[in-house]
Amino acid sequence: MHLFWEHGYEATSLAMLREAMGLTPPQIYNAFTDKETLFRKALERYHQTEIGFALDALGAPVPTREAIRRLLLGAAEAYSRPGKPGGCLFISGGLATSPQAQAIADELKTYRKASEAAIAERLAKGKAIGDLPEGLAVGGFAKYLTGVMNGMSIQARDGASVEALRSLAQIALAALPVEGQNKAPSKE
Amino acid sequence: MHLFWEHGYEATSLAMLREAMGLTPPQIYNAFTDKETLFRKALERYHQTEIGFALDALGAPVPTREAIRRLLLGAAEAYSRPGKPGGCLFISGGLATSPQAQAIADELKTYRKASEAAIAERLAKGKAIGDLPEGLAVGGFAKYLTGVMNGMSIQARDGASVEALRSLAQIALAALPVEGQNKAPSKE
DNA sequence: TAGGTTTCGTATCGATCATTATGGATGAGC
DNA sequence: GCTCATCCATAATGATCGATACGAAACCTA
Repeated sequence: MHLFWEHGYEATSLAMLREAMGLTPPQIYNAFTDKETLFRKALERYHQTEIGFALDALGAPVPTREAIRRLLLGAAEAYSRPGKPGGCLFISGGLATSPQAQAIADELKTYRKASEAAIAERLAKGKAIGDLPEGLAVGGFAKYLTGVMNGMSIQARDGASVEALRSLAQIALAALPVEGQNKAPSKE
Repeated sequence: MHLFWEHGYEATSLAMLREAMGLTPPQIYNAFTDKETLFRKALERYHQTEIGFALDALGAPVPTREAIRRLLLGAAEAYSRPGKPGGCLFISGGLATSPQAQAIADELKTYRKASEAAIAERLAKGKAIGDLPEGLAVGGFAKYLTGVMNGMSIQARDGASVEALRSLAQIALAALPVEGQNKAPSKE
């Protein structure tokens, strides 16, 4: 998982995987069928072990703004963990691929779209509760927040510290509607 | 350039380049020395032909906030041009590479860092002019804006329309200090 | 027009890719 | 203790990578 995270799907050779796992090629193929299946397993593992912060943040019983704050600050921490590759596997894994690996690129895109959808869902819930203005464009803000997190992933890969990422997250939060304007607009 | 933009440095094979350029391998090597030099030429060309909006925006004789607005909206347009690969070559070109292509990854990182530095310079100028609050953290905001643009690049690659990117840019602008708080703080 | 040179496309190079066939070692059965 | 079957690491496979050596065609000179 770390190798795919660091080098992406295509640039990670079986020789690297073999050395890292201490397995022979037949052992790898017996256990994981082929490289693509192994990568998908790594994606699942990453989803379960490395980005629990996202589900925790979006599912926490807190106001929407606080949930988003936890989401972005969690990303700042998760994208810059010591001893781990910087950024997010769902982006580093394969943003630009060869035509042969199109299926992998699509899979990663699906994960990214799922993140955006989860954020949109939380925002919609916030609007329903009265946490957010009724006029708020849920889809647009979900794209903004996803974009910010994606950008943090690249900044992390470029060596940004956890403090720098936290600072970025704090600034990004300022784009959200302020508390005073929430709780249902004044009309009617 | 379009091939590198679409598939990244490593995933773009010489066979693809050969077919796209209509040249034989020796012609390519006579003209460009090797694949790495060809890629660097493509980077230069991209810098000159595709992202003039950034220099225009940062260099325009307008208030800082307007300059940043033009920068982000220009990115929205540049990252979703019809007939061009989505996103920014400086990101798509190679975010996660094999160890052999580390030099390419570093080169791309240098370009990205230069963008961040250019934004930081413009923000510092804005602060000096009085466009921005004296207490504003230039480096932090530069990282934020760079991150937003990087995120837009990924959103574009995932199929975001120019309208969606413009909307994202508009939301991101809300994180900047509002006009009323500028022109030197009230103390003293 | 004949000769010599230069140019240029084809075919091939070694290296590496993901994947699998094969032979030797190991352990069970009698 | 000997035979046989099973397992597994080494070695090889076809494909493709970036890069180049060779042969043919073309052109300029005499």
